[in-house]
Amino acid sequence: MNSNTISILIIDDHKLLLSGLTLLLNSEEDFEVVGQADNGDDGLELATALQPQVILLDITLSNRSGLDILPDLLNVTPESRVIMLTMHNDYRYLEEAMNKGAKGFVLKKGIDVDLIYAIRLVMQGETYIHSSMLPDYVEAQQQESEETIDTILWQSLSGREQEVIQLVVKGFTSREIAEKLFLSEKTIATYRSRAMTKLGFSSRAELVSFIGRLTI
Amino acid sequence: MNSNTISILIIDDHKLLLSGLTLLLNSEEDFEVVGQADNGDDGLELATALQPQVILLDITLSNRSGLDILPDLLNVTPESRVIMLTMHNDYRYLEEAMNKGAKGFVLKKGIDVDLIYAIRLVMQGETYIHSSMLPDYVEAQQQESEETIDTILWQSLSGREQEVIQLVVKGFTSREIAEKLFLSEKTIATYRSRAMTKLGFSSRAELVSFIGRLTI
DNA sequence: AACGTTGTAGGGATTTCCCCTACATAAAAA
DNA sequence: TTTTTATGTAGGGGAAATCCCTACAACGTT
Repeated sequence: MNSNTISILIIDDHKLLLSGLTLLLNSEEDFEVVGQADNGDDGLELATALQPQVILLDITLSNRSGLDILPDLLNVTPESRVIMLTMHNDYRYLEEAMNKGAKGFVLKKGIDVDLIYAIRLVMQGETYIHSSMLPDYVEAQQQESEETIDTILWQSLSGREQEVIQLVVKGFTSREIAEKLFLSEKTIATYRSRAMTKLGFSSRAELVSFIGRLTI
Repeated sequence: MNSNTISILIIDDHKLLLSGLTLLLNSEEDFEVVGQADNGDDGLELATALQPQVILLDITLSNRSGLDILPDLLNVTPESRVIMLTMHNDYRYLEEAMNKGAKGFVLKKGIDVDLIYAIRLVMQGETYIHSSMLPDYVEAQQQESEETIDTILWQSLSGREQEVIQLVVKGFTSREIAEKLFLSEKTIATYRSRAMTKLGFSSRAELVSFIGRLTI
């Protein structure tokens, strides 16, 4: 990583978010996700070791909340800019987070452009707050920005990959899918494998639950 | 099969119905499903060969409709009592079917007791018409009789079998399920296998689609 | 020109599944 | 009451499906 690269640590107990965000951010030329943690303790350790320029911190970690570890985090890596990630647009914690030293606040919905923008902004020393976080903005935009991390992940798959994964989830074997699509079993295996890697899954069960969430 | 056994042929292009009905009917002491056909042509052949006492005939066969083959059927097996099976309670075809020689009319919904009753009735030389088929009865009982053939099939599984199948459909391997339930992989394999046999499936895809229908 | 992504496919090791068998217990039928 | 059937449990061994790695051509982007 050259000197212009922005190093990023992600702390989130949602595995999907970890792999999805990594994928998303690494696709930016000058971003590099240097670490991932799915709990606060690992997050602190990694932060200490890596001294990342940016930390993405989920507000709703399982054991200790993101708000809880935020001070500790800034204690071990005072130079890091911390951007809070939140699932719902509850701006209740906004003030607390900002008081504790967070530099950004991003909704998990509509996370793609916003987040990238937020990272660049905080790297310039500014503060980013997702617009829906600001009071008097909470209503009337519930419908837009349906882009959850899941759909981003899903859209990172190629057409063939999506096609195959849908059939895999429906319980078809590679052979059956190959017959349907007039391809070799081996080709199907490749799509499946690439898709699994992209999605960061290692078992069919994860895939099934992912697709379940996706198509609800 | 002794002389008191009622021999039954089922003609239906819905594979589930074939296996499900067979299971259901064979559980009656004096019933025996002697043949199954998933299309009209096979149905005619089997009817000719088996001369069953009762024929269950789906009204909506794929190629030729049930109503279409009904005359041919009675031509090759004049002694058979034909009971029409229909998915919806459209009584439009009722008259036509009766004119062509059907002895019964049963809805696929609420098929369990009705059908058994209908078979016994037509064997006594009478005619059975599902009550919802009779005009002035069409409204107001859409909610009741949720027992589709699928739920009958499902309920034919033992507790463990259902448990395992649900996990199988969610994409878990036998090993994973074994860990969850603190059982041997082999035990899981047995449940899976027994369930598949009971349901009449041979691929996971059939199972997935079945469960999908079931829990809608 | 070099790199990343996608569509395609094979070899070989590993994992999972499938079929058959076995047995104990509880329930149901004869 | 003896016998059968259903259910919970599990193993052995062969077949099938999956996984990991490799390969390559076409296309688009840097």
